[in-house]
Amino acid sequence: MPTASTPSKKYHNRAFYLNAAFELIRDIGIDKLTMRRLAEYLDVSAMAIYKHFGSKDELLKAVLDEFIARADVVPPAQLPWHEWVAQLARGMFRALQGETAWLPLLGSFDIGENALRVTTAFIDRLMQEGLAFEQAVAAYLTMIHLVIGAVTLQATFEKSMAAVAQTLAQEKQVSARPILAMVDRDQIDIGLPLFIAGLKARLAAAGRTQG
Amino acid sequence: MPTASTPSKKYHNRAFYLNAAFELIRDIGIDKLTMRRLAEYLDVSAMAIYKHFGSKDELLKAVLDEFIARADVVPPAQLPWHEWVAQLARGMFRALQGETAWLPLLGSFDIGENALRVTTAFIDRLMQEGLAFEQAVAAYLTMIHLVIGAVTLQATFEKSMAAVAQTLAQEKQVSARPILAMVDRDQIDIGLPLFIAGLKARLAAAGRTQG
DNA sequence: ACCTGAACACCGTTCAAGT
DNA sequence: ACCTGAACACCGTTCAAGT
Repeated sequence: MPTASTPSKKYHNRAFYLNAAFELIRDIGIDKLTMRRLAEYLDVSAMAIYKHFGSKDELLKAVLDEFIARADVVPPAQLPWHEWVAQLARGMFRALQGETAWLPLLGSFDIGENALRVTTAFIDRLMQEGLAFEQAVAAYLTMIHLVIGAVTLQATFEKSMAAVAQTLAQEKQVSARPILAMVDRDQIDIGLPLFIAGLKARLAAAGRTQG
Repeated sequence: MPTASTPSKKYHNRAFYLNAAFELIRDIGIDKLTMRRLAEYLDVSAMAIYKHFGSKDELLKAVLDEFIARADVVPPAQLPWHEWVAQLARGMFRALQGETAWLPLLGSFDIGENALRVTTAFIDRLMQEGLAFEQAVAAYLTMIHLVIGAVTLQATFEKSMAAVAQTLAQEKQVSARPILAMVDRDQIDIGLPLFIAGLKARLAAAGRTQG
């Protein structure tokens, strides 16, 4: 099988283009991926891609689902639920981190096959712990909110960490150091304890109702 | 003072361009705003804008801060803290809702003057309730994560609500109706109770330590 | 000081034509 | 069936020139 780095001159299939797009995005970032650039990378005309993907959006959607699959964020089942949840959230965070350009796609694309797999794994686990189906769905959605928000803010802070801390410290008449420490952490680790605490309360309530 | 709808043929200042950009974005959406279109809207050359804003990004950054100011999301002080927090979060959610195109900006721009005002209001309120400064900052950041994530997912679901519910219901062998109900709610209302529960636990712990 | 017009180096996508 | 080349209708931004 030819790789994208040594493309054969024969015709390529959908999977080949998908893989090449994945590689190229890893190398140059998603916001720099253009149809013309991908074509050049494969030594092919830009229009060749359109035989396999109806539009750039369709291509990106496919890459995103592939990305989720390769991130492989579902933790081992033997972990206690709160660690399992924390690890899953951190895994998603890390996968998306630095790839802010994915975020508008998350907000505009349908749920893919591989994204669905993660969803059901999460819901299964929390139902196993005693949550009702609706509550498990709510918990899953909340975790996704936290991850997306954390990735978004992380990008802000990486570009202007010092500025934000400085401004806030001046305003509140406190030292900038604790703020810098806060902003220096992975953003996901800030909301996660609060989220787990909320989940614990809900699980306790569910246990009371059931038991 | 001339409005953007009846532009004078005299020179315009920075505030005028800013206001016009704000109006135009409200009308056509942020992703359709181009320098050429704004120029056409003002019956001016595209390059005129560059006298007042160094780049399109600088213009958008200014519009975003203006947007935050006009959203006016800080609730009345007499509300109990949990309602105050919930109202603030819902206000931000509603301001951003449907304007997904703002989200990549939130992730790439420095904090503006008006954004800072909301930040300090939130931190003040939670410190008043007994949280330490660092914890109040953490709570604020977590709320922002939730809002950004909720807005992002809301956009997804509005485009493919039925599809998501259907897929998930089939997978879990349950009726699609409760999932539809979940996805039909404002996404912010899903994570907010969990967040408030977590905050309550933290406030109780803080009270115990202090008292 | 502020604005214009033309130009540069890009985009995504269409369409007719090639093999 | 799959790919190419040229073209269309756009972008943000530069630069020299105008008033």
